[in-house]
Amino acid sequence: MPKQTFCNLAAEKQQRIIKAAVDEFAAHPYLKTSINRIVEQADISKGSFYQYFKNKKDLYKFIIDQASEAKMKFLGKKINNYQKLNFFELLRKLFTAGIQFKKEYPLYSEIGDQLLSGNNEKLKEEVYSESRPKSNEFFEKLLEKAIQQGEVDPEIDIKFTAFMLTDFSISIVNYFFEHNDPNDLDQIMDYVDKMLYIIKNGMAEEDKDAAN
Amino acid sequence: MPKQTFCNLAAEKQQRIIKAAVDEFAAHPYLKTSINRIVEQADISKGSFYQYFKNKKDLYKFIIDQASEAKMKFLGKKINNYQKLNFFELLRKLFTAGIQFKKEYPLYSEIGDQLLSGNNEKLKEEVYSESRPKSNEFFEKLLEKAIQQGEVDPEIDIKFTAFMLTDFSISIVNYFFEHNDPNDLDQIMDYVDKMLYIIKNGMAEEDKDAAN
DNA sequence: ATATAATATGACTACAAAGTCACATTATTT
DNA sequence: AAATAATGTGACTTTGTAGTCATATTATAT
Repeated sequence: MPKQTFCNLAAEKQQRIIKAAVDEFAAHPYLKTSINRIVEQADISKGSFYQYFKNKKDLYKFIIDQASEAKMKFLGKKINNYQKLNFFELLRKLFTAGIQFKKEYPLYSEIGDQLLSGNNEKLKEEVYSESRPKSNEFFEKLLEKAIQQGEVDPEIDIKFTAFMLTDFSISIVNYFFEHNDPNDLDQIMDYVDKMLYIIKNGMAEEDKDAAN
Repeated sequence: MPKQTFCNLAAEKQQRIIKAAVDEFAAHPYLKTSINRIVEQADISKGSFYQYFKNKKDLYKFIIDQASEAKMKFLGKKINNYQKLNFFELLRKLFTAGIQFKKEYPLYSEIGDQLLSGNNEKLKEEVYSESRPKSNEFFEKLLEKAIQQGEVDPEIDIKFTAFMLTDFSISIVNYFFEHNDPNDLDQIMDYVDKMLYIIKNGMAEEDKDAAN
């Protein structure tokens, strides 16, 4: 986390630094990001930087925090009535909101992806430390409740399914942006529904279903 | 691809270099791998290295090729009777074989993961160029055939489902190694079946199924 | 034995990175 | 106004990298 000196800074300067860092972390894999470029773009000296942050990782964690917070806020706003929704309606909202977040905050999403899909396991663990487990737990709880309410098949393995959904909620968004126009909301909904169809019903032809 | 000089090398020396490279590429994300360390571990001079390979990427592509070839060979051996299998039996074999491959060739798998899960898109495209599409195509064809044979629900979106399965076949293996003992074959089969259960039947409680 | 071609070498170049530090500048307090 | 504290600075150090090249060694052909 930033040092006190950073917090004392004028808001305008803070924002300049944050923006430079966001741009840099979104543009390159972590290992290729450069403090030199960040201080240049933020128009501060190298020495100053190290008076605001302990080191590169310190800044990185801070930026990741900013991004997570933004996403949580965003999701919270989009899904305010989640108590009233059933499991699959909620899933649908979550996926849709995920796509919209990426559309509205492409850089934050990019940074998240860089980390999540990155292969620097040590970094991932240090930064996220308990965030993947958190996402898993979130889905586990949703699943438990959904099973109790008779919405979800009690035969499924909860832990594995939660893992799967976490994975899904990431790769689904990426698939979407690789193959579609993010501005076409109808198309978004169409795809989300296609995904949900498989998640709900599986892909087996129903007749053959019982054969196993 | 390696230069002629590399091909002229004694097999023992070739293997020494390959082993050193495999170790290095498995241990670090591509950007952090070091030719210096590779030549040191292989006990050759830097100059020699550049007489065998054009540059770092040249070596990397070569190693990736080696790994792909090994995996194809492995899968081919494990799934020789694929013509006789139905879609879900084949999926089951594919997942199981994927887990076994990672168990028997952990370094090759690691390298594959480093690339696949890496965020260096440019590198990915240069190296794989058409390999992800290939995997997608593979599943697309399987799905088409399976639909024709009445094994798979014709309502699904083929392209999306193929993408999903590609993603799955990677993350499933990783999930497994994060949560289980790769030596317990019973447990492997148990998990693979749990996965297949969801893929086949979906997760909705059947009564609610028709409600949508 | 001599000449020629192929291969081996490691010091070297050029570069970029993270992080430091002695000093300069600006605010704050006395 | 003087003294003290807080902040700003960029040249510098250390460390690492990929790739080169003149030269040495070895194998092959004449």
